[in-house]
Amino acid sequence: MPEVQFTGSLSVLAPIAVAAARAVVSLPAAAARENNTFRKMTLVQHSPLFANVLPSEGREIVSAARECQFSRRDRIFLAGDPVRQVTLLTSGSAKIVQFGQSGTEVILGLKGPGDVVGALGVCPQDHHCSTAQALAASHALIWDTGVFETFSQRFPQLRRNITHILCQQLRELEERYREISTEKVSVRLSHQLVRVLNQLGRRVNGGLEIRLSREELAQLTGTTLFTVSRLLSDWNQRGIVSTRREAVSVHNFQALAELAEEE
Amino acid sequence: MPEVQFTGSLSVLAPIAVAAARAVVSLPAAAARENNTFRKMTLVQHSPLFANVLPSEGREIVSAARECQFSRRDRIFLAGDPVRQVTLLTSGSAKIVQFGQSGTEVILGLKGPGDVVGALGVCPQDHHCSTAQALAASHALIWDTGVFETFSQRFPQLRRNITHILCQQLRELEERYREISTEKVSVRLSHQLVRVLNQLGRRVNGGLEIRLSREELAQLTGTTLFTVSRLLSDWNQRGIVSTRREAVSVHNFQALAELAEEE
DNA sequence: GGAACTCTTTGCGCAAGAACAAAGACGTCC
DNA sequence: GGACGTCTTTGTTCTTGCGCAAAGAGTTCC
Repeated sequence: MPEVQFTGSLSVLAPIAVAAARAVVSLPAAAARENNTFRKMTLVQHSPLFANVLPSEGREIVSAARECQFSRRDRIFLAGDPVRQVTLLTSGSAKIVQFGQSGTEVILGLKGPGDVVGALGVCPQDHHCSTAQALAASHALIWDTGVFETFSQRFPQLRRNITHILCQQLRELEERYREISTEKVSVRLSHQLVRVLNQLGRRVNGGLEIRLSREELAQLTGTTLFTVSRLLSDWNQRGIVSTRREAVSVHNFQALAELAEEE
Repeated sequence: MPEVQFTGSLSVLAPIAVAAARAVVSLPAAAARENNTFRKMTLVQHSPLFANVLPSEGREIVSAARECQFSRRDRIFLAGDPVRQVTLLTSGSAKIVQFGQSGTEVILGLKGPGDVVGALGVCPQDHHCSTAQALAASHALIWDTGVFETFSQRFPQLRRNITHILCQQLRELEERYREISTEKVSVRLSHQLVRVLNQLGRRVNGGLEIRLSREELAQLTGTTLFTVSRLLSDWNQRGIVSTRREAVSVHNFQALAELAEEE
């Protein structure tokens, strides 16, 4: 397997436009580096962004990226910033939010490893209309939009993948939009939990767990943290979910899904 | 200008998968046909789908389409149908809807001349998850997905445009999602009116008019027709809009936009 | 022209859930 | 280990806007 060219040094040269992003400049031992490379490549190969892209091409594209890491709550980009980069999460997770007047916050989507964070398909001269914030310590590969655009031209499959990703996002948001305008809160919350658990849930002794606060669940569902808290407390007592501080886990996935039907 | 090859005959041969679509088989006089061609080409050239596509290429792509027309309320495709076609509206308008349980209907978006109706960027083996219905008598150009895919491969700009269109749609829905989860009905309705008027409003003696029923406005805004009716009656009395059966027109556009701020 | 249909208006009662408040649990940082 | 900060629970009150009903206005079709 050809050595992937590292860009740790490059990231020192290139201006880091991402707010709060710290370049990975710690120089690990060669073994750790090999290991990191391997992890990165396998992840990338499973990302929807690189679906049906040849491994050799994938490696070339990845080698042109620089690596960044984010701490929990770091902003990856801010609404209003010009779109300069394409960011592929390799670990951790992030939320895409918008703010209403009076500071109310809405979560438009969550991103996990293998997901592209940010405005795919936007004209480079456009501006972000959402803010992305890390939910946990995360790593990412970052390309400048110009560089990525060049790759898109050379590898048409890349652009096809982007189209597909956008389409997926649109469909999910359409589903959420339909729910928020027709279903009541309990149904929306249970559906949203199912979606989020499928996307980002982690296996924790026999159940799936998602690390989101009541408030974040409310912002995902279009309600208040109070209502979320009441519903979760209820479901907790009925044995459908188990609630923790800033986390919910589900053992009885079936019951959660059925919850939506009955109510 | 090279003659555009007509496909009126072709549409007789090709199986028409679109429900309720009637192929244009009336054979107009050559002059009318010329005129129609011209109208079609100028419209197409202004469609976001053909932005920055060479006129010659545009003509080739258009000549491979067949033409259909739809009457008001005709279904263009149904949720659950396999995605077989790409449909470009050349006149009229359509709504994209989804149904909740108990028959409640949500309008996810409206399409006008130059807009692509349907699932762009979906895998051909996928199925529609929305229904498209003509709001008025409409004409459209239709390509089979396979044919259109071939063009996308030959003309990369086409795929870039699709990406861009999807991105636009995503942004609009994100905006609507933010509004529906944070703003109250009056604000949402006034914003929605502004958006819809900009997209599909027709100049009617000094004002912009949109032909949507109270119920359709409610389905766009995520509320009931009663609430919409009350708000519009109020705004009508205050001289901000003028209401008609199945239509709203706005003379004081500014006031409508400001309405959103104050409340 | 008028019957039938659809769309719209308006009134009234009510419930879902938002807003607010206050206390309790959990985690963390000295 | 204890003080502080954040997150969560739970109670109470209150408002928005939904549900339903019934009358009114505008089309369409004989």
